Amino acid sequence: MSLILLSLRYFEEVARHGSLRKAADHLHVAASAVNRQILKLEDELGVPLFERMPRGMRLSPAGEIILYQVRQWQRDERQLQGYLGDIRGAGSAEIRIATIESMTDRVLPEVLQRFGQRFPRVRFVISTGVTATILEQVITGESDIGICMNATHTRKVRFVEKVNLSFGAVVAPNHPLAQKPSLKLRDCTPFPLIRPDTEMFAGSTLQRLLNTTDLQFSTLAHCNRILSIKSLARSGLGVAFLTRLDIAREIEQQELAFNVLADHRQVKSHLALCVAADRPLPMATTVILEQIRQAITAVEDGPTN
Amino acid sequence: MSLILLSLRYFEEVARHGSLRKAADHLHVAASAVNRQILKLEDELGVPLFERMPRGMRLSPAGEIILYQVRQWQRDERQLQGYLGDIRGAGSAEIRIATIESMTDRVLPEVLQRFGQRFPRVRFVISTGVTATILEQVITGESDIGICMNATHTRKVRFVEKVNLSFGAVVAPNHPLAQKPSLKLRDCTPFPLIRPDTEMFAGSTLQRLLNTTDLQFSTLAHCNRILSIKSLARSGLGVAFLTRLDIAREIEQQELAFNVLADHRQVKSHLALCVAADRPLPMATTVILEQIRQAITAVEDGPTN
DNA sequence: ACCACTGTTGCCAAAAATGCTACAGTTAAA
DNA sequence: TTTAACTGTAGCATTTTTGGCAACAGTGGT
Repeated sequence: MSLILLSLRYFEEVARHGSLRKAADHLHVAASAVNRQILKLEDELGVPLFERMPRGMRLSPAGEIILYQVRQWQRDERQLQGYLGDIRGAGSAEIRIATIESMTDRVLPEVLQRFGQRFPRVRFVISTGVTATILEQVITGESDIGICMNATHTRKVRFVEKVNLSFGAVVAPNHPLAQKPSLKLRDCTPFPLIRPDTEMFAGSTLQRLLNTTDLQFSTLAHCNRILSIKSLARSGLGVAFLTRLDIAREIEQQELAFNVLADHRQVKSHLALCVAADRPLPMATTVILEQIRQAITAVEDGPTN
Repeated sequence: MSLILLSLRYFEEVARHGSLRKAADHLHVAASAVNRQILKLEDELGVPLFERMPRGMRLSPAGEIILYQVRQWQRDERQLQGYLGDIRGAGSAEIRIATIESMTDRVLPEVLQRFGQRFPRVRFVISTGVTATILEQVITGESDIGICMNATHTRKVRFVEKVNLSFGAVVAPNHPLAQKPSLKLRDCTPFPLIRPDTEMFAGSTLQRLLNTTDLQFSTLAHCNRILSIKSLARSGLGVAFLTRLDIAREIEQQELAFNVLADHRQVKSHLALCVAADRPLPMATTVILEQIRQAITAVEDGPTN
């Protein structure tokens, strides 16, 4: 059931895949059917929507404009379905969460599982990305809830909660740094660093600190995935600086040790939970939002044990 | 040709008229066809859209939400068609102008006629109202261009031009006040006043002045239509205070005399030409916008003769 | 030359929308 | 109360639209 014209749905899918046949596969219809809808659309609008390349279809200028509008309409419809879910009391909804990768490892699954038991008719769509894309998705309505690091304030986004996450040294459990009380940054200089990509930690105080400190570190590796960082740390080859959020699961299973940096300059990153500023929220979204809020405020206190 | 689902168009029309048959008449289809689309829509959405009254159909809560969205989609589509008109170079477009009544008498018809000769494929839809509704229509996209009096600044609206219009005494051509040089407000006290409704001149300096002045005026009549004011003034029964815009045609045909108030306190009203702040404008809209801008800046200089 | 890939078109069946007609119910005037 | 004018709804035949299949024409790479 869709409130959007069939030909526009087809059009969106073709634009997405750049190919009639691929679009047809995803739509579970024949390629000729898709083709005819596109041709009819172009005929009725009086404007070519695609340029036919030997390798497929590329959007024309007019196509780009229309695609933008169609995607907006699709988001509108999703939002509308959320309200209707409230009205018919079915408790059914689809909630889209755009989040940083770390949340999907431990915290988010826990929350969603608990929620799913109470409200089984709510579906979730999780997409991961970096802060910039997460905020963009929240603004456009492509996602209902955003969870990101070090977000700069924007008027179009309402920040439900912000929690400061302390950085700590992440090492193998048997590493010399694991048990050291009151660990400071300078204590880590003997060990090679496992550094994240600049994009991942953009805006964090840790990044600024490492860039301005006089301390001399040797670097073992640069990684663009937290998974890689954790693997290297687990091997005992070096020390990484992460937050409790990144390695919640590993702490619990004692695969990795986390030792907060106790430097007088606060070495922190802030995690933000946000939604679109203007739009009112469907009921299911407000509920899950509160659950996530509680979960992320509890992260810094460590696992309950 | 429409980019919006048939059933939604039907739904909008039924909601507008509160009756299946009336909607069907306007849509030029059978009532049963409309009915079935509505029933199917309700079935697929799982929510009743109307309450069936013996006199017709009234919107349900869910229906109101959907109607709001559908109307927004219709506005989106209109805007889209404007862009497409640019792209296909056909010079075809539909431009909606929300304006105060006075503009429709002389100034706007002149501009539109001249424009229509050069670009015959552009259609216009003119709607008149008071400032509040005009601004609302511009914001929602229901109208492309707004022309209103004494608008308060809003972020959602971009004001292309603001011109100050001096108030003057409007009387019959043979009236004693007609030829008096350097007319002041106190000179008018001997004659009964023809006053506009408060709503029409809300925010103007004239309204404030009349409310705070010490001068004693007798009132002949309150009118909610400028047409009535002009008729009374033409009869020579009293004096009205209007701007050149309101009686441009009557001045030219010498049916009424206009004598600017020369009080040291500026007795003025400001006319504003505005468009939605965020949306980019189709080509035809920007062109006609400039034409209107020139026309309204020329109003205060009087007719060209 | 061949293969894999593209978009497009004709033919025919399946599905959807429509017009007409009739029916059941309420309202308002005669 | 009867009558007339409304209202929304359901059945049936017809028209219109859409879909699936297979074939065709064109391009790019091997």
